[in-house]
This record gives sequence, structure tokens and C-alpha cells, in this order.
Amino acid sequence: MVAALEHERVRLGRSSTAERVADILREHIIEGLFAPGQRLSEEAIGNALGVSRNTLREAFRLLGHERLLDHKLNRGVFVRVLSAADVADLYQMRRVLEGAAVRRTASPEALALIKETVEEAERSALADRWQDVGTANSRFHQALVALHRSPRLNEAMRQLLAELRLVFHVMSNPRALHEPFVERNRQLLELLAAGRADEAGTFLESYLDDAERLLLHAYEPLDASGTR
Amino acid sequence: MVAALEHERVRLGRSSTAERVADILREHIIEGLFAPGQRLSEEAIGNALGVSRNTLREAFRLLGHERLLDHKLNRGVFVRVLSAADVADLYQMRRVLEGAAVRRTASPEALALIKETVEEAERSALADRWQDVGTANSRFHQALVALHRSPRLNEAMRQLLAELRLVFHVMSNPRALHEPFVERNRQLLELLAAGRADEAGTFLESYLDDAERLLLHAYEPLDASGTR
DNA sequence: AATCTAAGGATCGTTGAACAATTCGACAAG
DNA sequence: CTTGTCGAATTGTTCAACGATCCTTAGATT
Repeated sequence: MVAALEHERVRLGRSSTAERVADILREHIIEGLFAPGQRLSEEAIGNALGVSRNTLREAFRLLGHERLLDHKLNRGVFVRVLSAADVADLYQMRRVLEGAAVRRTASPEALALIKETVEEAERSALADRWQDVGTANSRFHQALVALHRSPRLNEAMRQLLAELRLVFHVMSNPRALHEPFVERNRQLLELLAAGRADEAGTFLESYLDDAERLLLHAYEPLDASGTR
Repeated sequence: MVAALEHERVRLGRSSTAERVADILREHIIEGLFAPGQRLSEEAIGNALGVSRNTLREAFRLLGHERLLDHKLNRGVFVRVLSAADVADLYQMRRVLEGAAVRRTASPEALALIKETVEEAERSALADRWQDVGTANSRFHQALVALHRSPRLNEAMRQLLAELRLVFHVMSNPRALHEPFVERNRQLLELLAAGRADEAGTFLESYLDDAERLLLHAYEPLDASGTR
């Protein structure tokens, strides 16, 4: 009977000030409250959150490893600015992770989760809440990768989508970005539900090609010098 | 002509004490000098390396994110001990990353790199250096994933293989682990060189299935309670 | 006027010390 | 044998300090 407690065990290890700080900052970045390229001063943020520089630096380190922050020696941390090459690479990775996922057989529960995200996107689209459509769309693709039932692949996809958020926030027109894919999400869902794995794979390929093209076309990181 | 320097640019940002400490510790872990499950005392290692606790903790945080160290609140950091489920998950991920890789068309340079690792494994096998065979084998699979030409996928594979090293080091017989795959590496190379992508994919699938089975069969994390 | 150089200020990198919080083992009490 | 309590050891977090590095700006040079 104690065996049921095994699952709770993960909760015990969780919670240190640095991790909670990282959670807060991650939220701010993903929500776009910190603009890409913006510098995060150790002193300013440390004071604002009431934590010491050391603890804050541990949090920065965490987010740097997630590629949300860019750590430049002796210059500080900056909210990451993605280059066009980064965007292309993210889509390259999506093709691998998602492409293999949709070719798997989907369990009813997994399918139900996917369906839920599709409907959420449709509802948000009808209400003209395009930011929420973007969120639902992220959850849709996360649910696709969840078909692998692999914790590590799920985590990799989570990070990937968080990075992509950095791009969305510098775009002017969220509607143009998300609207075309609401319907395609449903179409993909139906292919999956019908067990037509190969067709789903092919469909997803052109889906991602179009999404990448759309994004890259509208995304011109203003400085041409690559990284900065 | 200055363009060739662009690639060196990443090195400029490199170098902070914490990162160098992390490099040293990572090396030790991958080489098996720190046994899985072993606790790494902040004081002991800090003194040994001559760095302060704060700096060392930053290094620990870095390696924790790479899943090489396990950070337990108020208890310290431990060299990660992989469960059987972890091993299975790692192979699940390999199937996705490597499976998609071998189905791509290989450039001559990429093929040459793969060939090099195959021959290195063969040389080491003839010399009975099975540890080196394992290293060459890792490089082989890393080279496979490099067919994607994706920095992020390369990085993910690098981390994955580092994690797998944690398993190899608790195994008694490295020869039994690596020997069967020296020849299969060459066979896979030849399928790739011949451009027979689909056959390479099928071949790799059974390759990974066998490798996982072999590993899981010989790997019994002594305590049954999972994480510890 | 444009370019190079040098000084100054701001911020980061790292250290060492300090104290609170937590864990773990030993020992005593029931 | 189980439970409660104490104390040593270790981690979590903060703080202050100093050197190192970068950016800016003002001045000197051409």
C-alpha cells in the first residue's frame, strides 16, 4: 500500500529558491514580458525578486541551458535572439521529432488529448484570441510528440517550443502566424484517428514546410550580423 | 578569408571558471572515475580543484541539467544512477534521432567521417581495447546523427551518449557489450554508402533493438526501489 | 573633422565567511 | 523493536568585497 507513494517521491526533491526564480523568469520570457535582446541585470532583478546575486545567477544558468537566455562573459545575460538559422534548425528538429511521432499508433487517451488541443485552438480562433491559438497550437504539437511516450523526447519538445515562442513575440501579426494551421491541426487529427499513419506523416511534412516558410519570410532579425 | 574565423567565434565566449570545472567533472564522470551513485561533496571537490563553493555549485547545476548529476535538495549531488526505464527511454530516443538520420542522403564528407569511426572501432577491437571500441562506437552514432546537419540534434545526441556512458561503467564485461556491433557498424556504413536508405533504416532498427536488449539484460540496478 | 587612445564608471566573475535549514546517525526511552 | 530526541555534518542562501572586463566618453593626435 505504500507503493502508491512512489510516484509522489519526485515532489520531494523539488523546490529551491533558484529553481523557483527560474520558473518565474521562464514564464516572463515565454509570455513575452521580457523582449528578446533585452539585458537582464543581476542587480535589478535580484533586488526586484529579493534574492541574492548568487541565487539569481544559478537561475540564469538554468535558463541559459534551456537556450532562453544568452550568457555573455562579463557582459551579462540577455533574452535570446534567434537567428534565421536557429529557426531553420528548430524546424529541422521538429520534422524529426514530430515526423516519427505521427507514424506511431496512437492510444485512445493520447488521441483524446490531441483532440482537446485542436478544439481549444478552434474556440480561441472563433473568439479572435490569436495569442491563445498559439498556445493551443503548441500544446497540440507537444501532444503529438507525447505519442512517443518518452520523457526525454517530451522534454526536448517542451524546450523547443519554448524557444520558438521567442520568435513569435517579435512578430507583429500573430493571426497570420497561427490561423492557417487551426484547420490543418484538425485534418491531422483525423488522419491519426483513422490510423493512416503514413498519410499523417506526409501531411505533417508539408505542414511544417509551410510553417517554416511563413515564419522565416516574416522574420527578419534586423541586424544582419548573425548572433548578437 | 576572414570568413573562416567565424567558426572560431563561439570559442571567444567560452571560459568561465564554472564551465571549466564542469568540463573537468564531466570528463571524470564519462571516464567512469566517479562511480554512479557516488556523492560529490562540495567541500572536498571545491578544495581539490581550488574553487569556491559558489563556483562549484554553478558547475554542479550545469551537469545536473545534462542529467549526469542528480541534485537532491539538502542532500547534495550524486553521480546519476540510471534505472532500466531510463535506459529504455534513451534507446527510444535513439531510434527517433538515428532512425531519421540514416534515411537521409549522406554527403561524401559525412560518409568519410562515419567510415573513420568504423575503422577506429575495428582497430581497437583487434587490439583488445574494448573501452576504446565503446568510444569509437559512440562517435559512430554521433556521426550518424550528424547527417541531419542540425546543431540541436547533434547536441541532444551528445548528451544522450554521455548518459549512456553511465550505464556502461557499471557493467562488468565491456567486450560483450561492444564486440557484436563492430561488424554491424561496417554493414550499416556500406548500406549508407550505397544509398540504400530504407534498408539502412530497417537494419538500424534491429541493431538498436538488439543493443537495448543486450544492455537491459545485463543491467540490473541492484536496488529495486528505482531512484535512490 | 575623423580616428585613435586613455581614463572612468558600471557590471560581471569569483571568493570567503557567515548563518539558517535540513539531513542523518546515534543513543535513550518506551 | 519502535519511537523520540539530540548533535554533528552538510547543504541552501545571503552578503560584502575585490579584481577583471567591457562600454562610454572625453581628450589627444593626425
